[in-house]
Amino acid sequence: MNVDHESRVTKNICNSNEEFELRKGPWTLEEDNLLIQYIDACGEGRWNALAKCAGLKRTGKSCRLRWLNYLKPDIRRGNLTPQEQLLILELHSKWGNRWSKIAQNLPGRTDNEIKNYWRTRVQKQARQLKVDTNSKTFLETLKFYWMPRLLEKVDQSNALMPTLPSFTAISPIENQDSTFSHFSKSHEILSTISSNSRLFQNNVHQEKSNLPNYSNNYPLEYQKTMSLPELQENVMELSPSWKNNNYFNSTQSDCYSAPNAFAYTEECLNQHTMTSSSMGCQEMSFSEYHITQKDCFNYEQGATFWNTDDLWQYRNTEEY
DNA sequence: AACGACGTCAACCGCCCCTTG
DNA sequence: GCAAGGGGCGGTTGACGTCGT
Repeated sequence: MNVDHESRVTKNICNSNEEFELRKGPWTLEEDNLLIQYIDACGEGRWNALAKCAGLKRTGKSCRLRWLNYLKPDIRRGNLTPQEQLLILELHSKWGNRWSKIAQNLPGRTDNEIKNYWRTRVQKQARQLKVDTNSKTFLETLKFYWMPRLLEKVDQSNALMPTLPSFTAISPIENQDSTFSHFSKSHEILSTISSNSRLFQNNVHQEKSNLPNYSNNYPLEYQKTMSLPELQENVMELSPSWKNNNYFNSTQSDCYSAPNAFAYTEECLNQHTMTSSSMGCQEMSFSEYHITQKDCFNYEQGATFWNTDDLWQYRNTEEY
């Protein structure tokens, strides 16, 4: 570390008895080791005292943050799985920016990580749509376009990787009133999602199916997804400004891709029809989609997000 | 190769709440 | 009841890596 950086990341503070340097900025390996060793020996908590006793020239807050967000052994690192992304969307719709509360339902994930995810990915999409993340338009987009597609990714990732970590360890979510009240059993839902590889069993077709009946576990809204034209039709009413933005314009006029849909079996595709109970949408089968290989979801390569390019690819390029 | 734009994420800041004396 | 300190939380910043030109 050069002198300039050293001076930038340190801060001289004085008290009645002594002067010492309070470090700021990135943690060094030595500091990490000191913190880990001290917590191993004495446990966490009382962070200000801990910082002093451990010989760290850091504030207690800084130590706490470093431990909770980075050093703690049960921290899970790496890309958020589709299941986790889905859960974040769902819980955020319930609780808003209660990051720590949301994080409590994603074992090994920190509030900071979830907050960063939301700001860097989800909010970015809202900005591109020129809508507020709290707007009804954006919620509708999440609910009827992205969440169903995330579920498809979950479904496919289970098909590709049956040993995906399951959510059975998720702590129960207390019952709460919510605009998304039908998601209240999210932990059960996601456990089911993780342990079964077929989603969107339409009640209408249930008796024809050899597959289990999940209707009690999957919220109604999850059993419904919308095509881009359907979504467009509905959100236009909510956000007239979209009319001029050509968000849903396809470069090929009647070509819509269903992300990952190619992974469905013929049987599943036959069952996989769109319902339209609350939105008054017309029923649409997957056969109406043009399925493209590029939409393949590859878990091994790191599914960092739902593939929102699925949506943005329809945008008129002249806007940029 | 160089440069700027953009994305990610660790870390800090400031506010608030809770506990303790 | 009140003040002080500790800790938790959401918002923000900035360093660094990556990508596109």
